[in-house]
Amino acid sequence: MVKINQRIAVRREQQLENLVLAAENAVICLGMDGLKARQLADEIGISLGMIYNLVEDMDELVLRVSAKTLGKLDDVLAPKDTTHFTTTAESINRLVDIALLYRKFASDHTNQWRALFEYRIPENKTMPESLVNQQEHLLSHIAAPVRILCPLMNHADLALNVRMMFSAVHGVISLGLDKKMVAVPADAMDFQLESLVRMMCSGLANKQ
Amino acid sequence: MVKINQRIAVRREQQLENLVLAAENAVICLGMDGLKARQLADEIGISLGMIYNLVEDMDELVLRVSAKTLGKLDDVLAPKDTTHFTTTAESINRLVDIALLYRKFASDHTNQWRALFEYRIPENKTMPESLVNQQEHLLSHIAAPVRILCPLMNHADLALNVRMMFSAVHGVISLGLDKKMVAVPADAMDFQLESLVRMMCSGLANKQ
DNA sequence: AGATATTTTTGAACAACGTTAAATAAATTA
DNA sequence: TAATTTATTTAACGTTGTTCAAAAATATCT
Repeated sequence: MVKINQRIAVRREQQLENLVLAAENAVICLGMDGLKARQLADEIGISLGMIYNLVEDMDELVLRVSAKTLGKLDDVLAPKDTTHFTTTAESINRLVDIALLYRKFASDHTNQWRALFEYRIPENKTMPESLVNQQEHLLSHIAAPVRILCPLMNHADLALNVRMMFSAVHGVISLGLDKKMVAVPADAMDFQLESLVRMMCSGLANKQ
Repeated sequence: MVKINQRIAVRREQQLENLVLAAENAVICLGMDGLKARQLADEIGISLGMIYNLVEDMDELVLRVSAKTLGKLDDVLAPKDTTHFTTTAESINRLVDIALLYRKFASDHTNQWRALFEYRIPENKTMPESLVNQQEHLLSHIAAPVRILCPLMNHADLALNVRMMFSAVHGVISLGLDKKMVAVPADAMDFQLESLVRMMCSGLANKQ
């Protein structure tokens, strides 16, 4: 008969929380490659091996940090007030806002944001459903104004266009924040992003 | 007095070529993380240490592979015939073609393509100028038709919009080829890409 | 040609990494 | 308290990129 120890379970939960916090901090300061098992263990005062009683492996830790990052991003992109956009002009402005807020988030939390997108999950394991749901929820903030723009569009096409818009904006920001690649420079980015979003909105509106 | 040995210089050049070929093959088959110094040395029949007489470090090897990838991509995106696009319709179709060719290249050479964009150069060292030039040349294939669309646009704005268009298309493809992330699914990608490019072209044309 | 100097290549060694598992410490049970 | 189970640690393993003293190969000089 396996005995479940409540006190120890609580301690482990606390240790896990500390571990994820330390991991988050490491990603913030040093980027995803700055995550080192030994460094984290030292930092929160547990042994190296103990990490593997708290998480499966380092990949799980990256995913846990990614979940927190997605949460923060959701806070930034979620509608601020309950007043809804009813006109197309309001919707377009809202979509521009989202793009610029997203750009700002990426600039302000570059390492976390990069970890979110650049981390490649190993072949053998699968993406946690909760993360997929978080992403879905994020896209819903974009979907709401797009629905105003395209009231006749069916659900599937709307989802496709929302993903397209997000991906396009993401691409401009992603390449733009890289110094290495030839891309939209930082000081012109917000202008170009607004331009891009308005182009896509016009295109969507003209579609039907 | 330092003696330069011609015969040995030639052999080293051959070894370097073999090394880069082996590295390219490793990236193609296993991805960027599949590049292992010992594996490469074994494969081309040199010692482990010899690698560091041929290249500075493994980063240089990644960059050399990236240069080859950029070359292949340029072959694909370069104009096929000398017939020039003079009408806006031709230019728009050409830009759609480029986007779809780019998508196909990314699908067909995923590992190499990913290595090209996901490799992050270390802080201490700088991007080789030749690579920057290659990228610039690639963008010129996009710039040509865009110039037809926006004959009055100044050089700086044109460069900006070309980068924006490339980045947007790249974003859709990049997220789309990730299974993990919520993005445009593969079977809808070409349709969405064409849609996106036409939207951006309309937007550009309406600008002036 | 043979001895010496120089250059080129090697392979053992190092440090850092994630991960595992045997050994130790702690806690529970009888 | 003694035995047993659970929890944690410490030492080790297998990889990694990189370095450097030694070995091998080559060139130079007498």
